[in-house]
Amino acid sequence: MSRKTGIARPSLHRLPIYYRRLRQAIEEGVEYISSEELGQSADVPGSQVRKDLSYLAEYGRPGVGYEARSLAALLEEFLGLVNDKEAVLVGIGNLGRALALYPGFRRYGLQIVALFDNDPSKFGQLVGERVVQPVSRLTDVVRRLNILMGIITVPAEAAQEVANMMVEGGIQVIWNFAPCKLELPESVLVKNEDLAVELATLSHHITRRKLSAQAADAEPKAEENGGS
Amino acid sequence: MSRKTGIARPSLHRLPIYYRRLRQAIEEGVEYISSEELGQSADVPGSQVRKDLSYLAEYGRPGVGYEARSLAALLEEFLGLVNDKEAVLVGIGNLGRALALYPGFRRYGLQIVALFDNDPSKFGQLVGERVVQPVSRLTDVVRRLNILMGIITVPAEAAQEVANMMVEGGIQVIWNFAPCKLELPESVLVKNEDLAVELATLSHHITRRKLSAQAADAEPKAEENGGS
DNA sequence: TAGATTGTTAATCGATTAACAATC
DNA sequence: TAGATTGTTAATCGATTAACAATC
Repeated sequence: MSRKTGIARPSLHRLPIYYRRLRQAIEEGVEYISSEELGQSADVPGSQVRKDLSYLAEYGRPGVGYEARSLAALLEEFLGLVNDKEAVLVGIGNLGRALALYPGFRRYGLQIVALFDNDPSKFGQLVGERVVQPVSRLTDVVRRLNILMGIITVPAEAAQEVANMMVEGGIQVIWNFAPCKLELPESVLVKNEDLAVELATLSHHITRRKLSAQAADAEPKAEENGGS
Repeated sequence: MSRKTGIARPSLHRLPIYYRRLRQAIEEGVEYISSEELGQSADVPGSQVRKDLSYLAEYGRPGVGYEARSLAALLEEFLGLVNDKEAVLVGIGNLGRALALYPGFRRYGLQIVALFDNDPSKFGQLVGERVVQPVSRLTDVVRRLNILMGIITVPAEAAQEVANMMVEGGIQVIWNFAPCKLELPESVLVKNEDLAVELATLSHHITRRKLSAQAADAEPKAEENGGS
């Protein structure tokens, strides 16, 4: 049962990047923007942009481009940015605090309505406009307020338990910043955001660069990894 | 557009996830682990894991699996986690502070050796073990210390200028958390980490869920409808 | 009209996975 | 040996992009 016959994953990921570019264009007073120009924001050719947008509707004018305002509105609608999305956040460390206070999320409709931690010394602490509550209340609050989304910024050891509590309360979408895999019912959508994983890919590239910089004079022939 | 024909992009991204799983296995005292088990950590089948690992070397034992310790060591080597990677971080807001203090990075070889901001009230402030310096010193410090990596956590408006200064100092790899596209020489590797972009994809899914939940509202269940 | 750019098709490119002989 | 799991091949699946008639 493949229920995901919607937009392609890479396409969905590019739409917010086009949107970001559109907002900039609007701010600059630009009225029309071409697919080629939109594509530059995501490092793809214009044909890719047109393909991506063809999932939504026909909106461009041949010879002219896309009307920036109306395309932005279309994307806001499709991405659901116009709807308020209430979320809880668990784990008030440095990262949790940063996310709770991140100014860019408001424009995208995210409302973090409750904060939790398991450290009693943090209970009652004010982060932005919200007070930190004991995690023991998590499930109950989620259920009572009918929250659909949870953000996890606890250490890896605690993440699974927190996720379970969230799901028990009815949460359906989890944004997981903890460096671990969560085992949850299939119906729950999990997006993992392990920054160390991203760092590791950069680490690989940096190391290659150093190596090729060292070997710049030595061997003109590109050979495979010599560390056998 | 002929680029390096190294490991495939999706494969490279999965390796750190396997690595994370391996560390866990090692901690639990597991000696051997199968490709199938490793694959579960990244939601891919065993055949995908074996394909990914075949880029590196032959390491598994048919009928047995992979020796956890030696495979972890191989990944550390390939990903360059064993090498120290010195970086500068610019933008000491909440996110910048969180990244500067993120405990998970050390194990991956990242060393943030200098912090910068353009707010005089932050100069001299201590974040972890480092003092915040004025951004006017950025290029110079990068050049003198021979730093290869820069982390950008400034607002979008300031990001391009900061990136230019980094590149002028000799930086080759940039981890960009600002919500904008950076225009830089091709030789510079840029990894964008716009959290709002990720949020937008989640927003899309949440909205679809709400819609289909409403559509399935034929059932007479006792539900409050004032929430939104 | 002449120039520009769209939406869509078809070809290409790349990534995933099932299958299986090899082998521990 | 019998059972398990590897590395690799071949088939499949999906995403990207060049090309072009349509059209503003």
